[in-house]
Amino acid sequence: MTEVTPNLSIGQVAERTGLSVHALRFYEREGIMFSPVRRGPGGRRVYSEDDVEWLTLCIILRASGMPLPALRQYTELVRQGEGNEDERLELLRLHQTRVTAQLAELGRCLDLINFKVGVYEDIVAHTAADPAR
Amino acid sequence: MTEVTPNLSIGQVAERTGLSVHALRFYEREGIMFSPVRRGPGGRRVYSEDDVEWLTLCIILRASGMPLPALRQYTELVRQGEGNEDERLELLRLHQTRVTAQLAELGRCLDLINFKVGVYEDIVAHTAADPAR
DNA sequence: GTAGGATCTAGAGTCGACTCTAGATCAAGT
DNA sequence: ACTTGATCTAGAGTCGACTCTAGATCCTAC
Repeated sequence: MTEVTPNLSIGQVAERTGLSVHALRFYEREGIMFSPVRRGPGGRRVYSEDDVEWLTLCIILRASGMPLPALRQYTELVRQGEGNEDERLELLRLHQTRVTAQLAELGRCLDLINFKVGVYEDIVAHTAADPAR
Repeated sequence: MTEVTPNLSIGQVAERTGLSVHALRFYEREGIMFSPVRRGPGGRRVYSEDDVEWLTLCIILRASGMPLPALRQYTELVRQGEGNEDERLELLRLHQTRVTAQLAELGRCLDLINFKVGVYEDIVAHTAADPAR
């Protein structure tokens, strides 16, 4: 019943998040953990489920192209606690417009790619049906 | 009336495509021009409108994340001329599925970002309407 | 003929985000 | 006691795609 957060090793977190242990240490150095990672006996990192949750958010922000400096800024704001929600919002909105634009551009690219694939499908279907060529 | 393709300098092509002159030379070295760029007097590059068209296709493929080696392969196939349309198709299809997947993932990321923006909008609206806090 | 600007080549440098290495320490199993 | 495997730190290396530099050459306009 007193099941608090179960304390994970860096290896377990790596497995759960898909990040490498190298990347986890790297993120910590870069100031991407919203609370400093606790250390167990022997100086080993001890992660909580909250850390894992935070990391999955980071992974999504990174996957959508947020650069590390921006992610660090956001982390810093969260670390400072309540009161700077407007700044966090601003940061997120900036990223939001970037992602939206990127999505639109990718869509346009895909349109062209789809078109080209169609063209080549026609050509290939034709030459396959016409062995004389 | 005998207006063939108007022969562009590297600077003009840079301006038209948005690529830098450095990038244009780099692409050429990398084998990304489907025909070797012609040279005018003094060894200067002379581009045709066809080259510009080819480059705009390359730009779109690059913008959608096709790596240079793949682009070089595709270039090579086009350079070889007719008869390898099935290989070109295969290459394009591979890229197509990658872009489609990337588009889907970006969409999922954006969903989360939109959600978070919404959450912070609520918070900010609340604290703004409640100066006691 | 000379100053300015565009172009040439070869090759070095940059940037972001990791990834890997070396050498030490530690925990668990036999 | 000993081996194995995970972890630690500091710092070097990698990768992709350019970008920039240096020094030479070449047109154009004055």
